[in-house]
Amino acid sequence: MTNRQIAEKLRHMAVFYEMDGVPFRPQAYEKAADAIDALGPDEPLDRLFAAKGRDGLRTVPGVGEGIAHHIEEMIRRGTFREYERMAAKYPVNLDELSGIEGVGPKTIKTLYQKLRIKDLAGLERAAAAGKIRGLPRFGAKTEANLIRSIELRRRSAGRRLLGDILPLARRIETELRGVRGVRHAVVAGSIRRRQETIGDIDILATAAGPERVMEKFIRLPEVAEVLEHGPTKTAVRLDNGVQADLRVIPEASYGAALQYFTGSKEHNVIVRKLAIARGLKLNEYGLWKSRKSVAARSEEDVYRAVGLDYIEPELRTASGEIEAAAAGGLPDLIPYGSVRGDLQVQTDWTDGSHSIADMAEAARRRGLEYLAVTDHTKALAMVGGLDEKKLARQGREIDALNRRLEKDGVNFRVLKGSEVDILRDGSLDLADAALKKLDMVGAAVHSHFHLSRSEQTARIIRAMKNPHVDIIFHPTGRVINKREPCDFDMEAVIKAAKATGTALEIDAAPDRLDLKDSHVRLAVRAGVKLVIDSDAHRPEHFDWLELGVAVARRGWAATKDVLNTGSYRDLKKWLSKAKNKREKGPRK
DNA sequence: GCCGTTTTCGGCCCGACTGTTTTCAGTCG
Repeated sequence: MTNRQIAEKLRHMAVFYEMDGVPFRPQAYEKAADAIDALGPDEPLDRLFAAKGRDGLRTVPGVGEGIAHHIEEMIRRGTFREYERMAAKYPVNLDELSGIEGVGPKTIKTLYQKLRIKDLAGLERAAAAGKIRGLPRFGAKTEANLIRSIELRRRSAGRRLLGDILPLARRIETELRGVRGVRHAVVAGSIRRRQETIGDIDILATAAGPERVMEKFIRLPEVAEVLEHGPTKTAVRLDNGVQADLRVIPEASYGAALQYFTGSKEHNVIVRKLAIARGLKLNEYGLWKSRKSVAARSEEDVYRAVGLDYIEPELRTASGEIEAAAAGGLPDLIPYGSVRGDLQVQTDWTDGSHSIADMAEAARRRGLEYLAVTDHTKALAMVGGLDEKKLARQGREIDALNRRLEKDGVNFRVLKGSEVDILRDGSLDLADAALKKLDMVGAAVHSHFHLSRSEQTARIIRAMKNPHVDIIFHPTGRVINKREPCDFDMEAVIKAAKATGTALEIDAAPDRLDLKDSHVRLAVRAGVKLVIDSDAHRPEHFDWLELGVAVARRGWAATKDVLNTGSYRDLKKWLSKAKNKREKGPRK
């Protein structure tokens, strides 16, 4: 049993206890699950148990006598008695139901006990039949909200987050590359374009012996079911429900096939029309002049042969990239790996899992040169948001850490920051005097997501006019597949960002990606500076920065558009200049 | 159920908001 599976069962257990109103245990199980997830797949608990027994398990923070017993039982037989008892009492699909916004443990319990609702389909039927509104503490409005949440869920059904699928796709890629005779094995489709959500996994391979790579593919441990199995195309369903297709094509067609299978469909339609205009025909095997292939080896060859500069996969959305490529006007996209510091990082001062020093060390190991500690502020009492006094204390800790880093000659700096809450009226939940002492202030909306468009717009703009606010974090507040973005006038906000010298964030958390690509493009066009942040709550989240760079690239951003591609010194310079501008600028 | 520079028991879950109510349960993060 993997750590992930163990953590999942513990999380379910937390929900079960919450359903029954058991105090404190849910958080204890939650905490243990977090700690186990944090171990990652490289330190499997079953190995720890084999080596050191139950006492070994208890070295994991949050795992005590009771949970260690449960883990032991899970390692032996895949489940544990208490879990089985609760699962029998509540035979419901917890993940499906709690995936709906507004549905928590208590609602799941009521739904099951009163209406025998076990899963999403059942919930949908009951809501459509108007049965929900009759339940205690449920009304017509709640029922309507539920239906809306389910619809949102369904619209995104089958589409998974890029951040969840990308590591899996890469793993498969690597496996297939290891097969004898394979020259290329590469993920194409929406993953290669780094679209924010993914329908399936398309893999392209060239190989001397196609049978071997097909065989390897259907024998991957993740494969749950083989849907199609032929000499050039094989399709499987993976254990996570995602479909994966493998196509094997001749080496000579590699470039044309990669271009064809990368898409988007709309982009390819235009490229094919260009080919036709030149008396050529483009398909996955090549670019043809009657029966002669004129370009097929590489994508560059194909694009050049139809009169275009090479177009990066992220740009292939049929939204002006072809015209730009024809005119030699494509942007010089920000390269992967060019973010030098992370400006939104949570620590164990609030809802992060690690200390400031741990996060700094983890960031440094990933090649970053600085980070900003931006714990939540007091309005988010849920996560123990910092008040002015605690923030000052945290500042002293950061000062001490920086002194230590400097003394040790470590090229890494920690900025004193904050993720300060934008209140309903656009004021902030920390006093200016406290903000003034920080190196950097990010402001964010965490409440009142449903204000009217004009109120929401005015609220955000007012926050930007505060001279201490340097960045608006995750500006739209959306959570992909779960929460709609706030309704506000993005163009007006971008205009205000330009006027106030406020940067806008690309929050790279896989389910946020906020700003999204089209907004980034607007901001870039308006000359507004961006920052790319991981929103890390634990060290491995720094890996998300790559997803933020992908969004920036999809939004046509260059290195110069993104502040944290600069050095620590450059960033500090920009911050003080922008603040100066806000302090001197016209106040309203 | 876990934990300990507030230590072996008594804290931990802090508060705003929504939608339902007529005083508050449930969700959010």
